[in-house]
Amino acid sequence: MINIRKILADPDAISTALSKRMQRPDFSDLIEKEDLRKSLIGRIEEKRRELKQISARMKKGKSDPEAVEAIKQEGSTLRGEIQTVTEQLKALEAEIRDYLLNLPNIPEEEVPAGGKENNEVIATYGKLPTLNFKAKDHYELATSLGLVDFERGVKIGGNGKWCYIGDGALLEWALLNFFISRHRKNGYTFILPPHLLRIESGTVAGQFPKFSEDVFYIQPDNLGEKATHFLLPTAETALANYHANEILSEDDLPLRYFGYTPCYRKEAGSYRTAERGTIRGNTFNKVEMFALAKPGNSTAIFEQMVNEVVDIMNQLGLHFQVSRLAAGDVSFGMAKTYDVEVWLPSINQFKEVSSISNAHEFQALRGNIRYKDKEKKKNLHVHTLNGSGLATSRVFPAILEQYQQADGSVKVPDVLVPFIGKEILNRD
RNA sequence: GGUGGGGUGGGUGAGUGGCUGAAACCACCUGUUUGCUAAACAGGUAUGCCUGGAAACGGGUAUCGCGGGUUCGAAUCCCGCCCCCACCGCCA
Repeated sequence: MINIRKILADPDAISTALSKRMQRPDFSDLIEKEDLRKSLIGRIEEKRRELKQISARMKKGKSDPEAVEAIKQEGSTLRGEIQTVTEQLKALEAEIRDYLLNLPNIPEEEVPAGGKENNEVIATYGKLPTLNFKAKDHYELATSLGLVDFERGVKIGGNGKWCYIGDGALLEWALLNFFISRHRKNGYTFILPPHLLRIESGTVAGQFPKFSEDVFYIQPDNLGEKATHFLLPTAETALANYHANEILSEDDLPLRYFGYTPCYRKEAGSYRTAERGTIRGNTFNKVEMFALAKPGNSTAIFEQMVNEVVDIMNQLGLHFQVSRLAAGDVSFGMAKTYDVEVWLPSINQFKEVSSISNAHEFQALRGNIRYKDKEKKKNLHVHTLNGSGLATSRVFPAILEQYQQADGSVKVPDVLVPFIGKEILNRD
């Protein structure tokens, strides 16, 4: 969430910054509430002081029954008053927090204003594959080569599921292993987190309340009871909570992690042709990069993460581009996002394979993740960054489509050959 | 799922109703002394919020897993929840 102090310091500036997301919040109500909050706190503190003095008097004057009775009366009244004001305060604080939790992150200076249409391609890599035959789409290729079984996936798990089989499973696994090897080389620590998370963890990562409709909930005990857990929609949710409520040492920063989990998302609604196959599913595999950095350092870490993803894509020999997202397309909790988009010949489009974002202190404020700043002798909130590194469900189809051969087979990218043990995927 | 035990500051751990934000020890920091290190001695070392201050640093208030209750007063008593440990049961 946004630090309320920043809003109070310059409401117009924040409002203007948020207008890039095509909304312009009016903070006057918030400011009023905040003023009221402070005055309520002042009143409570005053009464508590009085109560304390009473308690001291009681200790001394226990022998006089009349005085004791009077003190009890006085204390009782004070206590009642404190309780009343405290209730008001709590309700008010809940309102303020609720408002802040629903406020999206402030876009960075360099983020273009407006919606999707204002996304800017900032670089293009690789060569446009030249296919002198009609490109098949990855659904067709995966099915004809026996790499993915969509029908039985749906039979087992319902809409939006599939099974990787044989060489397809090997290719999927090879991608994951390749990603893992790259991240390890880049100095990230590997984490395999739980997939089932407590509801509370969803708020920290920014999933809730904004995306609460899009995740799967679990009731460990009886049906009908309130859900206590949910299935993570990305490893980021787990990684963002890893250091929640901790005070990190400045010397340990930046911390870099990567995690692998399947991602469970409802993705309700019908899919367009452009998104058939593995492009948009309920369960897909993703390796996620996550970093915690000092505020002054987060931009550099961000650039580094983008470069690392670009490097992975280049090694896979794919044609792709990098886009700077416009504010309206940057997701709720993030201040800046670059998308890496891979070329899909069948639909003649670039499709997102990775999103790298800097959340600034947005997640750290929700999760109370701080570090001890030696110079300022203060605990400050860290900046968190995340990036897909990467989602196989988008890379897999891109490889099939970009590496397809005239005879219907698919060449294996060089870097994956050691993981799979063959250079060509064909029908045999 | 059952039964029992337990959650106190960076760590160990005392504290069963009243200046206890919390003993003691360890760790850490700063001074003093010693040729350096070590040792010894002295002092310091939690976090949130409100408030004064440009800042340094003050004043206030809250916090002993979380939330609620009893009481003039709760780390201490009662209730609910979360988590940890031990044993038993179950285990595709």
